[in-house]
Amino acid sequence: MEALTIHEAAETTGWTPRMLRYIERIGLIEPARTESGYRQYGAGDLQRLRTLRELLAEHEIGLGDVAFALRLRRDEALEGAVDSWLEAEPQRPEAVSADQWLRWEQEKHARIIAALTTNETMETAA
Amino acid sequence: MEALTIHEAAETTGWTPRMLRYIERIGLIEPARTESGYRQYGAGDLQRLRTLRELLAEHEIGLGDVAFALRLRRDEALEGAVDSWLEAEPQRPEAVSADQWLRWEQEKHARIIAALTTNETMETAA
DNA sequence: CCAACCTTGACACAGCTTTGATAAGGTTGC
DNA sequence: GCAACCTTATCAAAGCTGTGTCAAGGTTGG
Repeated sequence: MEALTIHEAAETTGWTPRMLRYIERIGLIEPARTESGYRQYGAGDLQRLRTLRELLAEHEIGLGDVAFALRLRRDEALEGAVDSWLEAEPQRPEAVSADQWLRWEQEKHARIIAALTTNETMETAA
Repeated sequence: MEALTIHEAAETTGWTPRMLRYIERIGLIEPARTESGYRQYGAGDLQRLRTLRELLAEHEIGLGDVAFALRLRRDEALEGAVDSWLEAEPQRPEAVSADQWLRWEQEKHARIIAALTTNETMETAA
């Protein structure tokens, strides 16, 4: 049905075909394939490609950064290790209790949910 | 009292003085300074420098990656934006409800707490 | 059956990151 | 007061990232 080829997807998202392959190689967007191996970009892929562009532009980050965030999310051991290293920051004088920290994290969730719903609104509008 | 100069800190942590300045510039470890501007590495700094080495070695990541994780933690708008982009992954067919997602995140916390306490044990032992 | 797509792989180049070396000058302890 | 540190700044080289282009070959639709 409505799945675009790599050139068509490039056209409508503002990336080049070359970059779509690169974005796939670093694991950010992996489109479906036809029997013979052609990439097929669905509506969701296209939307994510567009918001990816915005994400990079608005926050001055690179594809590698997003790829690392993805890796953090997929490799729990890594995420735990990085988080606990960062957690031991000097600003908080004595080590936080797990309790305190959980509360802090939950507040963070509220903030992210806010961002999430804002984003959903944007996407519905787009 | 017991605060090391940059060369001493380099000796005991395995970094070079050059790298300690670099690590400082990217915001990972910012030692105190004397009146005249000399860096003073305290026990906590040294411990963090050592665990930073392990973190990089064990997970095949770079200083830039840790710096990005720190940036994520400090810039909530960025964290929310990246998280919500990643959240919209194709594996979960329909968009998750905020509810579902919160539960998932809380499970993740349990995992991180586990990692944290493991780490604390290590540090106490060391 | 052929034009116009698609695939992977390779070479290439600009720019950024990581790291070292070196210079010019301030601080400190004996 | 001088040797041995420290500071910042700069030049430099090696390596990685992001991106283009091209080649050799498979797929597809009229």
